[in-house]
Amino acid sequence: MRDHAADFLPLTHLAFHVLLALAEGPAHGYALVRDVRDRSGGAIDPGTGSFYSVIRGLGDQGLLAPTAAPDDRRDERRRYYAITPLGRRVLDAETSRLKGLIREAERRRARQAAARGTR
Amino acid sequence: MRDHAADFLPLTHLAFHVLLALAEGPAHGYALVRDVRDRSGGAIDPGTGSFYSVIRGLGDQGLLAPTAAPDDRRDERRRYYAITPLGRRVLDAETSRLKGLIREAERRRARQAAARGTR
DNA sequence: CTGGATATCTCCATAATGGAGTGATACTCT
DNA sequence: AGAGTATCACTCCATTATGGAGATATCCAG
Repeated sequence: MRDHAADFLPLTHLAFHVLLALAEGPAHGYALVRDVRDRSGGAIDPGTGSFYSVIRGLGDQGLLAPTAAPDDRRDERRRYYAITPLGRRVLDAETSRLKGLIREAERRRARQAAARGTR
Repeated sequence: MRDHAADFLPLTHLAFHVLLALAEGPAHGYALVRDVRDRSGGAIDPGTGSFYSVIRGLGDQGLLAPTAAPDDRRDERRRYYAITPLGRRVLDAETSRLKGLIREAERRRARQAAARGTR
């Protein structure tokens, strides 16, 4: 069985945002949706359909797992999720993939600016 | 008609890679596929189906446009594409969105490390 | 001139996304 | 207590994105 982080890449936008939200600590579904929407400035605004499908997928892959409610406020409706160690490794791997992408984008941008200068 | 770069975000992985490849200069389809595959280290390996669908979409949105072959090697099969000024703005916008995402990911990672330290 | 690499493109199956809709529990106000 | 609103989870379905198998056609090396 493979569990190298690279095998899970690239994450979809939504999967990345969900893992990123869970990196702060366990949360329940509704809170995750809000976190993703708010912190992305609205760029990612998951429909419930995509959201629960992603939750199921990440759970099946072992990147997140159900967990007990962390606080004393009991609310029977809520289902809490936590990121797993594997999930953390995958999140890190995706982050560094994106970093490489940005380096490349800025390199090409700089080259473009230089070309304009010598024209 | 809206042409604010933010309206096009987030780009799909493939659309981002295609625009990034075109930021270097005009290229034809097959070369773009190779560029995307090679520079992503194989993480993005577009099937021809998705690729041409993305090319059509980006063209319809005015982010890229057909252009003449830039070199003297004539090859009737090739269709060249160039990124448009709007395409460049969208690419820049997506790049800075990703930068914000990375900042956030590293912030959360640092916080996690700090929490481990005080435990 | 023949075979293999290059090149574009369509078609279809699968995966990801968005949004409407269902139903249920918790909270707030009177 | 009761009514109304917000919170919460989840399913179903339509749309979009992706992957991959062909179908052609041109270029190039031997």
